[in-house]
Amino acid sequence: MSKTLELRWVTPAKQDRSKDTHARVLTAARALLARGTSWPEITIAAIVRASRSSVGAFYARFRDKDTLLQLLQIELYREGLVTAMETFELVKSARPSLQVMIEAFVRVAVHSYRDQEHLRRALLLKIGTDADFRARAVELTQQTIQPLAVLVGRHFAKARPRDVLAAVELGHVLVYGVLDQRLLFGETPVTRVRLDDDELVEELSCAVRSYVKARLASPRSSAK
Amino acid sequence: MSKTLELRWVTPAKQDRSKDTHARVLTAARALLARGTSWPEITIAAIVRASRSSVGAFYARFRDKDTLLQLLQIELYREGLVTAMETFELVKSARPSLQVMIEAFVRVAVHSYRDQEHLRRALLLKIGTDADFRARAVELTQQTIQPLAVLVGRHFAKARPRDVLAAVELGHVLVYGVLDQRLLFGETPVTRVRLDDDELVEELSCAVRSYVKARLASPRSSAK
DNA sequence: TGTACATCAGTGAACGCGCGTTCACTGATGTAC
DNA sequence: TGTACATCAGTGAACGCGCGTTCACTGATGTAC
Repeated sequence: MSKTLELRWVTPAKQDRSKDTHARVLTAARALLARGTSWPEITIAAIVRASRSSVGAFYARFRDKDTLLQLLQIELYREGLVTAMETFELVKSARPSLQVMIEAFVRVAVHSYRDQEHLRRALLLKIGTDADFRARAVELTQQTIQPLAVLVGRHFAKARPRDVLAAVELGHVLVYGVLDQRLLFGETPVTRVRLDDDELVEELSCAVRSYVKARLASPRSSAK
Repeated sequence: MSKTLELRWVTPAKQDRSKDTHARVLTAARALLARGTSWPEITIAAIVRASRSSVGAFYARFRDKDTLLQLLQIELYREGLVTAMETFELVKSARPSLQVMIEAFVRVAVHSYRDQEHLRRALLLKIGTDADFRARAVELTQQTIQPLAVLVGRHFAKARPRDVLAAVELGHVLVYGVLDQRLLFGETPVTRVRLDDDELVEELSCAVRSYVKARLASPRSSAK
């Protein structure tokens, strides 16, 4: 695992009870976010209140408020990476059709965005502001795309690796672009036609599949 | 033009010189944004310095800092709407192929994002935080999608209007999702394969076209 | 098992900083007669 | 054309507010002998 996905709390806990405090704070922060409160709205005071801790205890464990959110980001991405890897293993052995494969990955993404909606929104906004958060997001993306490109490549033996990579990358950003868009707009419906999660999976899969096929299946390779 | 796209400065100017101040402030704000400074980094002090004005003069014209950004948003969307309408007229008379039509709209979007990169980033982040900004963005989207659906519908006479609308909406969000994604990540390259604007237009058009065709061309209509 | 001492952990009142906003004042423009 | 008065516009020092962060202190745990 690379640098940016490593935990780095300020003061390593040396007693159990401080480890406890650390954990309680993380849990409380997640809970407050899950309740729909935005990150800037969540004050240190609120966090320590919810975690039955104190301001001083907080700062003994975390350098600052930002560090806490970074830890949540790392946690989320760790879990995401695990799920992704599981899906890779599954696909590697089962060798499903392109359609089924793409749908599997899109479904994982959609569900993760649903489960971690509020944390993801907080992170998305941070990413727009803070290079550290951004770097971590980029790294996760790249670690996911690599093996994805391999799997997709098996369905298009004649396509050049570079074209496969390019297609998978754009397919990836298509999916996450839409998901982030929905996150940003939250409850406000941008579109007239509402889609539930299953329908969204269906549409996104269709879009990605159509695009990837158009780019890689036809004999004329994209670049001249 | 609807409510949310109306200008509303606090105090209507009654003399020419105050209109001047108003304009100078708007220009200065745009200039500061264009220089790459983020909205929170741009202080009122910096704005009035750049516009050779003063703090008090600022507050005589604008209710607060937010109002100023709202005015910039309205300005941007007005221009965007004009461009979109021009493109509609063009397409309505020239009746190009679906491919050419989609490419035309995607190109307009990509260019606009390039030209107004920094303002758009500032707005994107505000949209994630502030419901007013969000509402305005949604309205622009819906006003653009309506006529787009009509044009696309002409290419798929047999498709149901509702399916056409759904397809156009998802096509739209595909494009803007990717563009917003790129905006958010800014200079940090998410993908290994770099795309310049023309290539991006090419890829996005391909994606949208493939998707729309897949959804509307085949006899089996999407919904059961 | 007891005592002394060192380190770790927790407490919350007080601080401070940055920036948006206000406000008392001066200057400019317009209008009435 | 001139004078008096009202309104508009501009000035910038001072204010204030919210929240993250610090810090002096108390309490808990571990260790040495």
